[in-house]
Amino acid sequence: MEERKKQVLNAIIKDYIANAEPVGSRAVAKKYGLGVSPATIRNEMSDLEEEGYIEQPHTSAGRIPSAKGYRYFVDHLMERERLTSAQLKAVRQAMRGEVSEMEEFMRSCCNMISQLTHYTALVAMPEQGRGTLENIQLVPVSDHQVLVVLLASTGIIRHKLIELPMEVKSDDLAYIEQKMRQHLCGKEIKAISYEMLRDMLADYQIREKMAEQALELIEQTLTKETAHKIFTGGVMNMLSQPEFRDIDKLKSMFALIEEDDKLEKLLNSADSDRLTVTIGGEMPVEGVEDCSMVVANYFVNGEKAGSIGVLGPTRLNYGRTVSMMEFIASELSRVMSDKDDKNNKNK
Amino acid sequence: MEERKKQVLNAIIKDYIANAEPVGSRAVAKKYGLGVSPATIRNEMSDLEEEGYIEQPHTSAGRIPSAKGYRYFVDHLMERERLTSAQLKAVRQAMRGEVSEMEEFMRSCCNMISQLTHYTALVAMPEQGRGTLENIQLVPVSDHQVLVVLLASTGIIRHKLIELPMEVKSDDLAYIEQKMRQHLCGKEIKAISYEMLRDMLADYQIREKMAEQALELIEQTLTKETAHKIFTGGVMNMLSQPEFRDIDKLKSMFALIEEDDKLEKLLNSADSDRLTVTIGGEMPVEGVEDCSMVVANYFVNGEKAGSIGVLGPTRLNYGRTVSMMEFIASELSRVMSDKDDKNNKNK
DNA sequence: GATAGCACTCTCCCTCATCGAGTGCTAACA
DNA sequence: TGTTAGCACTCGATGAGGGAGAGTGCTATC
Repeated sequence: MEERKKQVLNAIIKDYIANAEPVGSRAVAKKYGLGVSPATIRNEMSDLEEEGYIEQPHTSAGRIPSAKGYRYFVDHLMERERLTSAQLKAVRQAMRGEVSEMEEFMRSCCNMISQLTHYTALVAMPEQGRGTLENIQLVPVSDHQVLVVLLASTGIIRHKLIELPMEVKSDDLAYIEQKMRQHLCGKEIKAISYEMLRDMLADYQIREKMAEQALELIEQTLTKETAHKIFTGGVMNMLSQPEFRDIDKLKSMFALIEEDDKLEKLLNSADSDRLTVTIGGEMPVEGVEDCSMVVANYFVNGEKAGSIGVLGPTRLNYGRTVSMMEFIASELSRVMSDKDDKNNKNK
Repeated sequence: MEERKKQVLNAIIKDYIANAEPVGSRAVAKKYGLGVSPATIRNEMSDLEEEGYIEQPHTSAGRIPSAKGYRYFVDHLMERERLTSAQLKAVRQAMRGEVSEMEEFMRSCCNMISQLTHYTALVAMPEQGRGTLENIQLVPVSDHQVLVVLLASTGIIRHKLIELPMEVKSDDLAYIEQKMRQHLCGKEIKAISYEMLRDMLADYQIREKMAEQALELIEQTLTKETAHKIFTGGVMNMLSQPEFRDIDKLKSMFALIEEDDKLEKLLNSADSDRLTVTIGGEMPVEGVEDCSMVVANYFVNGEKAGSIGVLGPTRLNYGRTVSMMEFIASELSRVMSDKDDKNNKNK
């Protein structure tokens, strides 16, 4: 694409992102010193429209970027925005939280992201398959109830009260606990299988039923339930976006955000290692055609651990948001890797 | 108030609740067979307006109920609506959940309420001061970290990872755990004080610092943090209410719902033992003048344990909502009292 | 190739007239 | 005295008409 056309496209997109209103040739010529007259800009714009980068809401309005236009912008024109010291500080502040309480930590990250970006934040917990089972604790609650507490090396802590079909004496419980620890602690979580636990307990001939339930819990809580847990924050930020002044649009978008599996699909659609920008129709689920998404992954000791993302209108401030997400993801990776190292050293 | 005037007021309110549009004299005369002409109704309406029960948005519109009108309606005219068998079933279904996992249970109640009423549900966890500390467990995580797990007789389970300022050997930990159990289990939670724990540990001369942190945790998690935890559900239901078609109204209302302390104030404003209906301006916080609230308390063995409520527009379907909330609260009381009994028997 | 000029298009906004729902008042009626 | 029919009146909603203004596309000119 010729240099001037790029500049015109750049100007249109920047202006539209800032003001949410169609941009005319005059405005481009005036505000973004290209040194040519509006008429010249008009010719360029006409070309850009023909090529599908911009469109006209109606004949006598200015132009707005199309999805293709945003895509070109993100790929070729966009400049990262330097974060202000206040923003850097806010990120680092949120990272100071206790990483060991993973859920709490993720929640606060989520809030920080939404406050910083003014969009809706999506944060996926670190993948649970990763890491090892650190500790397992069985706490007697009553004759028929046992509280199972699980600790994973990733910092996830889970508890669940399980009802037992028979009475279990606390001596037995201690024995089972010990056996479970011997066999399971230090194992990769994804390697722990139903069969494995059953076999182990078959050897010892104790309390098969309970073992089954306990294992079910391990699988459920450490893999299924929480593996896919996605925190959302700043959903209400959407209310301030002019593109969502329409209640029906809001409704369909909020409905989507409440569906965990769709959110997951959204976040996981960006599974490349690098930061990913998804624009409008590129989204893998229905109902967010007016939205764009920026997703960054975070890594623990070089291995992908999870994703963070923001969802906003296609008129997203890509430059700013991309910078922020990159920085946040790198900080997150750093903090969580530190934590991981410390964990490994402690053992 | 004369009988016919009551009937007119009743008709106006019922109609407005159903259709969200000003009600004219003709509509009242026609749909609600009072056997008199619109002109007669007009006279009654004129009186009702003078007395402040209804108002006119503008001269040539019908009448809408005022807050005073709703109040009279709720106090004198409203008929409870019988729940359908499907509704009864839905409530009982939600109650079948595992009560022992209190938070999960409350969350599901919250969802059930919002789905059933189509309004926003507010559910306050059982008060934490109530009940006793059942068990306390210290799980070593690393040299400097201990996971403290607390069980309360009310079914609340809490865990928290605490960082220790010094290394603690697992033998020491076991000892501390034992001492804590001896001294704290079975005690009323609200009776456990900072001083109490400190004194106890001063006797044994061990690990004061850790004790302090542990106690802080007990206080924090069992009283402060969760005592005031309020679940919300169905916030998005508000989007379907015509009175919230205005984005700004939505914004201010959502902002309020995100403030936990204001929510608490709302729920607690109805501290009488009976079910309470709060209408518009009667609300104890700013920004919900267009809303009404129905709050019911639930009881465990005769003692008030917590509250459930719904928040909707003043044009709330009071008859239906009141019936529902009464039924749900009574079921909740029953289920939780059962659980309590079972707990006490197990010991 | 760039630009100035100009006719053209379309939205936005204002005004005006009409329509209809609903009222309040008055006079008549039971 | 309470009820009703009739009627004039009010006021919002709706839609047509008419600038004003923004922005375009086209053409002729530099």
